[in-house]
Amino acid sequence: MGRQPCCDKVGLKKGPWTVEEDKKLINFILTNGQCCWRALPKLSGLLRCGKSCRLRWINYLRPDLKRGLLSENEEQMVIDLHAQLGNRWSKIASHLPGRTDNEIKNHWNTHIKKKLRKMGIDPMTHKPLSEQDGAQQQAQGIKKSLVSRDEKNTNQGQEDQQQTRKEEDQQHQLGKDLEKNNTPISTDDGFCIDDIPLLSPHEIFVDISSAHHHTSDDNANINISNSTSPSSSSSSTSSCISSLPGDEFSKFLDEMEIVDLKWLSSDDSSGGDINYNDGKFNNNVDTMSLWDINDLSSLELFYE
DNA sequence: AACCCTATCAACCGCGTACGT
DNA sequence: CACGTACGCGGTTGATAGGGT
Repeated sequence: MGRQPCCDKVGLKKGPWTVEEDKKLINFILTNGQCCWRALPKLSGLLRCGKSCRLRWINYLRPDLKRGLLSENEEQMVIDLHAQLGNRWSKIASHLPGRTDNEIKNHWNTHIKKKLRKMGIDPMTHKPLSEQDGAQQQAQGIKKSLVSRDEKNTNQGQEDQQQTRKEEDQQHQLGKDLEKNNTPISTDDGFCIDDIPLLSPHEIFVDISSAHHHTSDDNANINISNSTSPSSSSSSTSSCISSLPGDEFSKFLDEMEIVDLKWLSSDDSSGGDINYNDGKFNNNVDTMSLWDINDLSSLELFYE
């Protein structure tokens, strides 16, 4: 008895998403939040399976996604994390705000792999290629001489795949072992992600004394500067949200009908975007990294 | 202009796992 | 504990764009 399909595929649409479908999905999730992907298509009127909706939202429509190529820093982080975690893309993506596992996986396969090979580094083991080349080339040379010209390419491809798979299994096991030992993730400069304390949204300290209204695209927003930021000129505390307890901060957001928060660090090196709906922070973002908060130059609250 | 090849990335598929009953 | 269901993850595929001939 095989596994049942995730959804009734008869009459369901496949392939690229249309603008209308995107709109339906965005509207539904912004109104109802992310819940029960299986039921979502019926409730939202989409002729897609829940899995497809989930993927489209996570990989493409989520408001907190970054666009464009990975920066040098991000790429280096991916390489460092891959060396420790292997092909566990979602784990790697969780360390890169605004990036998806799919995006990182694609970037790895299309850019980073080649780059590392050019540098003489095996992308799977992260060790110098020369150490492994000798033995492998010898074995492949014998096999190659036995196959016809036509078969060569396909066989080589399969061998490569098998080799890659073997290496990936090793990486996967390595990652598991590291996780078992609770080995913290660290980068070359000694920076350790596990050391970063996390804040809940209600712990955000922002000064609303300099808040001003202006419009942007379809949404309106309030721009707020951070009282803790060196770049902030204001030191007024009379109307500081930081004096509000967590519940009142949530209440403030609800009263203002805030749907989205954006923050930006003073040196523009980091920033983020979290969707806020019905008293909840969506997209699993219920905490913010301390580095973002301490170094905040601006916080924008979007409301409809 | 037409064709081919390669690179890119969105989307799909199937498996593993968590969770509820 | 066994089973069924839903979700998340990683591997793979396929459509498309862009460059070369």
